[in-house]
Amino acid sequence: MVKKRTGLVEALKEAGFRMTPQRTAICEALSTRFDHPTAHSLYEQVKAEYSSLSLNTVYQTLDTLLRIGAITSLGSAGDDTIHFEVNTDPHINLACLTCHRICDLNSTAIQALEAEVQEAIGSKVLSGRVVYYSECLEQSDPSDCRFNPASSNKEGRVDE
Amino acid sequence: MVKKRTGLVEALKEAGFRMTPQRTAICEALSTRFDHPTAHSLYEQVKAEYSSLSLNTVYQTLDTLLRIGAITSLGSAGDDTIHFEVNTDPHINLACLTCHRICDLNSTAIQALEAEVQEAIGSKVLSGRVVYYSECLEQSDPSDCRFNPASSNKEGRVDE
DNA sequence: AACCTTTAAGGAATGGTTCCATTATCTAGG
DNA sequence: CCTAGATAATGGAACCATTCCTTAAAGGTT
Repeated sequence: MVKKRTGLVEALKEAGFRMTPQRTAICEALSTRFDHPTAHSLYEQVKAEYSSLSLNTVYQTLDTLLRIGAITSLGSAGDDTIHFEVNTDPHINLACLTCHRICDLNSTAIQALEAEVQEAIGSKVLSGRVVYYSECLEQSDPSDCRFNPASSNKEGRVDE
Repeated sequence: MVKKRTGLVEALKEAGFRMTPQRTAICEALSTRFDHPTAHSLYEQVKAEYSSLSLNTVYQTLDTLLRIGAITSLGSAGDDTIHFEVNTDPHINLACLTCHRICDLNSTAIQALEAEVQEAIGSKVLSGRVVYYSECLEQSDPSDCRFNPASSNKEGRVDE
C-alpha cells in the first residue's frame, strides 16, 4: 500500500513560485518514481519529454523544492552525488555502499528522535537526514540488493 | 565532562596499517579538536607542523579511517564540503545552514533507532549519519551560534 | 642492511554543482 | 487582450572539492 504524496506542484504554487512546464514535469517525475533520484537521473528522465531541458533547470527546481521543504537531501550514497528524498514522512534511509541504492525503512523510534531535536533547539528544524550505510551484497549485482523489499522489508523501496 | 576518545592511531595499527609521522599528526589533530572538521581545515592545521604535508595525504588518511570505522562522514553542512565526525558515540548532529557549523546533541532515542536498523538488515552497519538542519541565527555572525553549548545544550560542541 | 610493499607528494584531471549573461515565459495591471 | 516587469530557462563557462596517477620516499620484515 503506497501512500499518495501531496503534490509538489501545489507546494510550489502555495509558496508563490511560478509554474512552468519544466517545473511541472520535474515535479511529476519526482512524484511518480519512488526512489531517491539524483539531479542527473531526473534530468535524463524529464529530458525524454522536454528535449530542450537544461540540467541547470533541474538543479534550480530541486533547490527551490529543498528551500520550501518539499523534498530533502540525503547526500551521497558512496557515489559522490547527491540523492534526494521525496518521501517526507519521518523514516530511516539505508544506503548500500556497493550498489549506491537507498531504501526506506519505517521506524517508530524516529518520532522520538525528532522530538528531541525540536526540544533542544529553539528554531525550526528545516530538514533532516537519517542515513545508515552498509553493504547489501557480497556479490556486486545491483539487481540483487539485500535491502530489497522482497527480502526483508515489505514497505521498503529501492532506488538506483 | 569530555570523554577521552580511544586512539585513532591504535585503531590504524590494529587494522594493520603502517604508521607514518603524517598519519600520526593527522590522528592527533583529529583527536584534539572537538569539532567536525573538513579535509581542508585539517590540512591547514597539520601543515603548520609538517610544511611538506600534501592535501592528498589528508584525504587518504581520512578515507582509511572511514573504512575502518574510526570516524564517520556527515556530509555537507550547506557549504558543499564534507564534514567528518570523530565522536563515534551514537548521537544527533545539528547543522546550521547559515554558519555551517555542526554540534552534537546527546540522544536517548538514537539507541533504539540503531537497534531497528541492525534488526532490519542482516549485514553489519558500517556507519550512520543523523543530521538535522536548521538556522541557528537570525543574524549571520558565526560566533553567536544559537546551537552553542553556552546557550542551550551543556554537552553540545560547536565547530566551524 | 636489503628488499618488498605501502605511503607521501605533487600535479593534473575529473565531474558534480554553481555562476553568468541572454533569451524566453509567466502573471498582473491597464 | 496587450504590455510591462519580474521570474525562469537555457547554454556554456567557471568553480572547487575530491580523485587519479606517477614518482620518490619511507615503513616493516627476514
